[in-house]
Amino acid sequence: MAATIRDVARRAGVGLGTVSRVLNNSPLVSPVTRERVLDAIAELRYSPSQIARSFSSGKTLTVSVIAPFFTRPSVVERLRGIESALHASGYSLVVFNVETAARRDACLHDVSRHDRSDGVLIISLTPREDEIMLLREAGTPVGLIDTEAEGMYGVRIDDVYGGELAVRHLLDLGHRRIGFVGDSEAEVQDFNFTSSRHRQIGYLKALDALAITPPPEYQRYGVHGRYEARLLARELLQLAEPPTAIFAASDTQAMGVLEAARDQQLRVPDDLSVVGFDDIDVAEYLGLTTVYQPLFASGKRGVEILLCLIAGDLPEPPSEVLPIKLVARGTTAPPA
Amino acid sequence: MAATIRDVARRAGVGLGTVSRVLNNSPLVSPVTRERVLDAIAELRYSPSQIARSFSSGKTLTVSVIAPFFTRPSVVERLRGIESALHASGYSLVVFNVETAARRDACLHDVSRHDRSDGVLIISLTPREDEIMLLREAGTPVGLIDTEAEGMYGVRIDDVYGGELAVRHLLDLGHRRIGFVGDSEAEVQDFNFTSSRHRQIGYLKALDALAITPPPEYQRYGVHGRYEARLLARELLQLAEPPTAIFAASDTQAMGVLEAARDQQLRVPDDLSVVGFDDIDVAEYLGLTTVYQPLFASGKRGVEILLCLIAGDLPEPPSEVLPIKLVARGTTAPPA
DNA sequence: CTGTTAGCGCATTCAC
DNA sequence: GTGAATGCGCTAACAG
Repeated sequence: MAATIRDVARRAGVGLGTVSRVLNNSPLVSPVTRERVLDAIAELRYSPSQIARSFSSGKTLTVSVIAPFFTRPSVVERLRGIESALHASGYSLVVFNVETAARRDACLHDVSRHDRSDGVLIISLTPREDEIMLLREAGTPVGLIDTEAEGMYGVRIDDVYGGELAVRHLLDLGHRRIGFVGDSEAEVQDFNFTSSRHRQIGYLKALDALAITPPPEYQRYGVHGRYEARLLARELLQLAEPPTAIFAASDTQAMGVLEAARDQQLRVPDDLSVVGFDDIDVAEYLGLTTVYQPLFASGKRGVEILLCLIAGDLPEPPSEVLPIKLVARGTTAPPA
Repeated sequence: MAATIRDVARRAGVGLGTVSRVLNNSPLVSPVTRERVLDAIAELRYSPSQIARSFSSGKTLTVSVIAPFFTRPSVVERLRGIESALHASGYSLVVFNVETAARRDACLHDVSRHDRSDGVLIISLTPREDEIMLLREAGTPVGLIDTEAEGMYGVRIDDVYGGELAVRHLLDLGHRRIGFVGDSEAEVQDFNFTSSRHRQIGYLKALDALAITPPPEYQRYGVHGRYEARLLARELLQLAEPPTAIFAASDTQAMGVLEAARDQQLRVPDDLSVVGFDDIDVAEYLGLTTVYQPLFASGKRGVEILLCLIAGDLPEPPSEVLPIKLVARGTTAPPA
């Protein structure tokens, strides 16, 4: 059916090694011969079989990415950065979406086999000890995005510092009763997500600097999402002494907080200040004060690190930290 | 390094054909032998090479999907449906993001090669005549999602009808001066997007049924996005006789329209009614009246159709039409 | 510079 | 039922 390299060789009257060299842009071919081969390729409308090629060379020119909840705006933006950088390098991108703990484990297992892709990118999930072992044994290069692990390479941000940024902003405005809405314990455990917890640590740290210890009921946890966050914020706002400001561990959750405020007829920022995290697209639309992090760039940088690893080099430092910053918009103001 | 089928055969004291049979669940193996082979596999921690397997069998167990602007919420939701269905079938998903006309063409060309994936899914892009030829020649099965083409299979909605639904809703409320905000001509041409145009046809059709002919200046086009839509809506609202309602070709664009209303101190829905299209996640949050379409299901169905094609069956009907419906929320009301 | 050869790991014939 | 032989299309190492 389709022409093979042998057909081309015959047609061009050369050996098939020569055709292979032309295909791989080897300089060891005379211009005349190259021309002849190129002609034959064109005439036969030949296109080399990618499968045979990767079988023979052992490289798949493919990178797998494990993306938990890839509908989340922050994840999508990272993926966009990944796809863009990867495509520019001639690699294909295989996507695994993870929405359950079971699939998290299965994917990490699947992907650690070095025969399906030349490398793996993991977003936001922190591999466990045994999984790191598995990955290492398989020899599959791994780039971590938005997380870190002992002896592994990747790119991330300082979530603790981000939490501090958010809460310091509220403190500077004069708030003292500040609530927190973050991911549920179960979720953190199931997926080994760490950002919500780290941001909370930053929250506590900023408060502690002013010798403030928030009561436990000021810190609420629920499954990541707008709806859950709305319920949590409602609880917060119905306390005898409700917070005057709420720091949400993500913009999505901040949206839920805004809904809760609306439910309670509270004006934002007059009656309640709200800070989110991520600076996703819709944050600007909502005028949400939030902590910006370079999502697209994190994907891009993750790819660069992975390609570096695939090439056999070791990036320095192993875990790169990207800069973040507070973006003050309309949902924060001094307390009434 | 890693164990091969030969190692397993030796270890189990059988021929390597037998091992292959065990791997492929052939019934032509005695239980005793199978057990022995299975043991050897376990002891050697053998796992068959996917590359070698696809090289030998000619199947890649991979499906490519071309997704234009895959950060758009509607596209992400379709992708989620695709990934979910595909994973359940043991296929890997390779994603191509298209954001320029050049890449649109390049991707369609790349993907038409039958040696990288067993099939192709195309979202929202309508292949041109020559591209259809290319795809057909290569013999690569193709599933179309959110679009249709002569002689090709896929799943879509009736966008014209959707436009009618939206505008009829406004007419029923008593509106007569209804504006339209949709994709730019350039964009439609570059990517061969059709939905915006079809929805506009529905808009015109609904108006025509009441013998209303909207003036050309009531219909505005710009690059798809919130910001552009906001500018377009501003122009609309600054007309001498501005519309009392605006139908946007997508929820994202409807968000821009809402911003424009806010800019002009117009209250929604009191001073201006707004209808979107797609019912993306954030529409509910905003209380946006819109036309719902089954995004997740479209991805899922697209996969089913493609797998059907890969298996050699021809789905009936070739172009399946999914149901849609109007979702009335808070951005529409009778005119003042 | 160029032609030839030896596998890559597996599925798939065949004989037995 | 089972083992041995062939070939998928290409790259890489070698000999010329």
